[in-house]
Parts: sequence; structure tokens; C-alpha cells
Amino acid sequence: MLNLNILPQGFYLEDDVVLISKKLLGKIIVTAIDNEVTYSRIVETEAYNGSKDKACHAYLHLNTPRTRVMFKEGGRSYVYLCYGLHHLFNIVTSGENNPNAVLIRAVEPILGLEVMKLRRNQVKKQVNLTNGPGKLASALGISRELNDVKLYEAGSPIWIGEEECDHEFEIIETTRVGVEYAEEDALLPWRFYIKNNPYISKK
DNA sequence: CGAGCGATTCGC
DNA sequence: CGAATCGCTCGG
Repeated sequence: MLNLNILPQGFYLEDDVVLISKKLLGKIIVTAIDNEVTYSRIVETEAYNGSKDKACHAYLHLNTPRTRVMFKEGGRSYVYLCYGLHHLFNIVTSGENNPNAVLIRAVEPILGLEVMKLRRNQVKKQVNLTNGPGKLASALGISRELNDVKLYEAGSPIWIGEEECDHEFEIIETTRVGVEYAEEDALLPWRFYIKNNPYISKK
């Protein structure tokens, strides 16, 4: 398959979550869940800038049972239930007590398409497997029990790698989806995706 | 302890 | 465009 090197924890520890959001594009998510392995390429991300960002769950250092993991050191998963129905997969970044996170909004399937299709209730069009944050969590087998997983350890059920030969692509920057409640912060260009990739989520 | 709501998806 | 669906947060 792909020749992958696992991203070390240091990759996630910078303060600048916007920069990390862009650097995560093109990286590979590997899941080994319920004895099924999937590989998929990150093609769309959004940055959530901790205590200073009205769109972030940890705005004003809101530290609750749900947001607790965002206050830990970067490189862990933050998975939560959205609208009572969908699990959303985030990557915690930056140092302790700097509650930044990157929402993974879309991935391109590489390996394990059969199990993804099963988990997605046999959707007809392949593009609908993973072109949205709730869809990809479902397809990859990620649910709330996989909150606070260390993504920099190869033995984890979820980890992130990069290919030895990197691919060229152009990054589009635009506003984030579904955060109108965040007032002026909703206007920040903190959504990033790979130009022309077919798996980009719908606005 | 209950009201209000959400970083979405799907089907009508 | 509206329903589905439930855990989290907050106020009383």
C-alpha cells in the first residue's frame, strides 16, 4: 500500500492551529477499528482557535467534561456527538491549556472502501462515503469511545501518517461551515481544502 | 433537573 | 426544507 511515516507528537504542538490545519491536508488517516483497517487522505479541514474563537467549544476557556481533552497536549483525538446523531472527528493541537483543534471535514478513501460502504448503509455514490464530517467518522468507524486517542502512536486505533513522496496541490481558503452563531469569527477564512478534490463537503 | 440547542445528514 | 435524536451546558 502506501509508504507511511507516522506524524510525531511534535507535529501537533505548534501554537498556530491555522498553520497545522493547512499542513494536515494530504496526510493519511489510518484506522484499525473492529478488526477493519482503513486508509484515507485528509482533503478538508477547519481550524478552531481555542479560547479566543467564538466558534470553538472551548471559547473563554470553557472546560467541561466534553471539552476537557482539548486542554491536553496536542496530538489526540476530540470526538463529540453533533445534533444527537453524528460523530465529528477533530485533532487537538498545541500545548497543554491551549485548547485548539482541527475539525476533519472530508477525506478521500484509499483503502477499506468495502467496510466504509457497509458502515455508511450502502450509499450508492462513492463520493458520498466521506464528503462530510459526520459521513467520514461513520465510514472510518470513529465514534465517541475513541475520544482522547493518541494519534502519534502506531498502536492506536486511529493514527496519522504522511507519505514519503509528497503530492503537489493547491489549497483553497474560505469561511467555516455551520458557525453563524460565532458572529464576527464566522467570517474568518479558517476552512481549508484541496482544490478540485471530488470529496470536498457541501456548504 | 429540565429547557434549549447544535462544527449534520437524509429524504421528501 | 424539515425531521431525526440526544448529550451537553446552563439556569433555576
